[in-house]
Amino acid sequence: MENKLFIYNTLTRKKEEFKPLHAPHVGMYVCGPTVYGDAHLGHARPAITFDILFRYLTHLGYKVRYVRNITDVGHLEHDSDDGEDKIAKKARLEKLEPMEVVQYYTLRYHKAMEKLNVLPPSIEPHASGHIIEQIEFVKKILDAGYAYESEGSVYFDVEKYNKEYHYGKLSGRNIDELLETTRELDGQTEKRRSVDFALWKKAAPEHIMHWSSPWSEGFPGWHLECSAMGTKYLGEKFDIHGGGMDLMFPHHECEIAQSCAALGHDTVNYWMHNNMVTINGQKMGKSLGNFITLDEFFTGSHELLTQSYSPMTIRFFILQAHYRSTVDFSNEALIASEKGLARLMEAYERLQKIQANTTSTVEINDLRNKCEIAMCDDLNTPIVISHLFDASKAINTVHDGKGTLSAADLAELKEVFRLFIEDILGLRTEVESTSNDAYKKAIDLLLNIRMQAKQNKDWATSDKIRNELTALGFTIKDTKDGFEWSL
RNA sequence: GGUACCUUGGCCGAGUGGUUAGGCACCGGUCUGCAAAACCGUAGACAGCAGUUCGAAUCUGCUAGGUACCUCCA
Repeated sequence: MENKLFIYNTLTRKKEEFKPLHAPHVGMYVCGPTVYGDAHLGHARPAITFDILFRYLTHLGYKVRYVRNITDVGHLEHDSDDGEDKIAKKARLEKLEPMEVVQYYTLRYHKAMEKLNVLPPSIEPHASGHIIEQIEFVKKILDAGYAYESEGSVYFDVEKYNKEYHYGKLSGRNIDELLETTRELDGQTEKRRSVDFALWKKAAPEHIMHWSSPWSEGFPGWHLECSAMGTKYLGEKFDIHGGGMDLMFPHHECEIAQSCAALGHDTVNYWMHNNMVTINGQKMGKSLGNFITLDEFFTGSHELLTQSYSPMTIRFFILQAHYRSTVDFSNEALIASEKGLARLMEAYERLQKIQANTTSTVEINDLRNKCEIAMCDDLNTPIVISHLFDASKAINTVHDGKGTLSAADLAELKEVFRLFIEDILGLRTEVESTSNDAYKKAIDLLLNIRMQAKQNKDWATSDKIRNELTALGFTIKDTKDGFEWSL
């Protein structure tokens, strides 16, 4: 592995060579979902992006501890005054325990991720299971003097923090402007400044999720769980923190401030952010009501969808764009991805059947290196895919009998395809597991009868078999000495 | 209003100071009983204007359009 991995660091806005703090160990934290609703395409993006990073780092030989949290304490809805968070609200509306809501959507999230072939993280901590750690974290910040208590709640003192450190260094925000523009609006609330954010919030009477703390019966602030759990499992300094771009401010900015205030130093070396999924050029999001859940994609049950799309099509669609670009949803684009993926996977299948020759007429030597170079350039999966398509062309040429592959080249090609398609890109053939041998043999039998009919030039019979199978959803392809079929 | 970013051929989507990205669609051809698939080939692009340069889609400036964040959000 001579190629060095470069990743784009939001902190410096540059691609930087990745150097782990404690090689071969790598610590990586990614903001996970808030489990109060079904996962949509937007959730698939970071999950897949960082799944790729997780897989690639592992491939490079690192031992990765990947932490992705489940936010189950919820965040406040709109006004902080009503003291109700998303999960609590959902629970109240559905007359459930909050933890029933959490359990239900966590399981559904896991199922969706599994379908997308997203590997489970090494640790998946729940915010609700780390209340003690969060309280301890608040204490540290209070002890350091960067927070103040007010009517049972604890707030982070952004203005004071900014005198010692730099609040806004991740998002490029100017704290002075924030202070200027918000000063008048403030005054009557518990906070000294509107830019201050809650570390601990006293629960209003109707708030059904609350825990005891030295300050009040309440719940932890919105940004605290990641600071607390990240440092708990990855240490006071770790390598990578990822998440969606929309989390850059205020969430990640606040995380930096909290951790820095509590520990006196930065915790994260590389900040990585995936871009958004858009629909008609506009961000897809829960609050905008224009989102399509992953299950709706899988079943095609959404008015905007002209058909269903398999999990691998969704994965491939996302991987065909670089993670830092927006990716715009459309049926046309998804259908193109579906077809492209089928072509790639078909070439991969054909590769398994190719017989080695004494020499090669197609060039495949660079493939592995080209793919590695693309991955090392900030995980450029679209380029990796384009190289795989180039190689597919060569495979098809050989499959058509218009070229040959030597045993060594064939072995190398098989290995590189397996490595990149399966291990790194995480694509898998979507086999209907319902199929059994008897059924397969029945289809083969029908097609063998058709072969006989063809040899007898009985086109009526051969076409009837093909047409009726096609009508049932089968794809029949004639080859030189037989046939191929798929459902 | 502040901050950041984007604008590539019919669609999606890489890339970068000088050479074909790739996929889907289209067109022509090969193959086929026909088809499908596959292969070969053609065509088509860098929002606009000005500047830097031997040379810019790539750098700079301006203009137009768009998006995100500034409230929870992947």
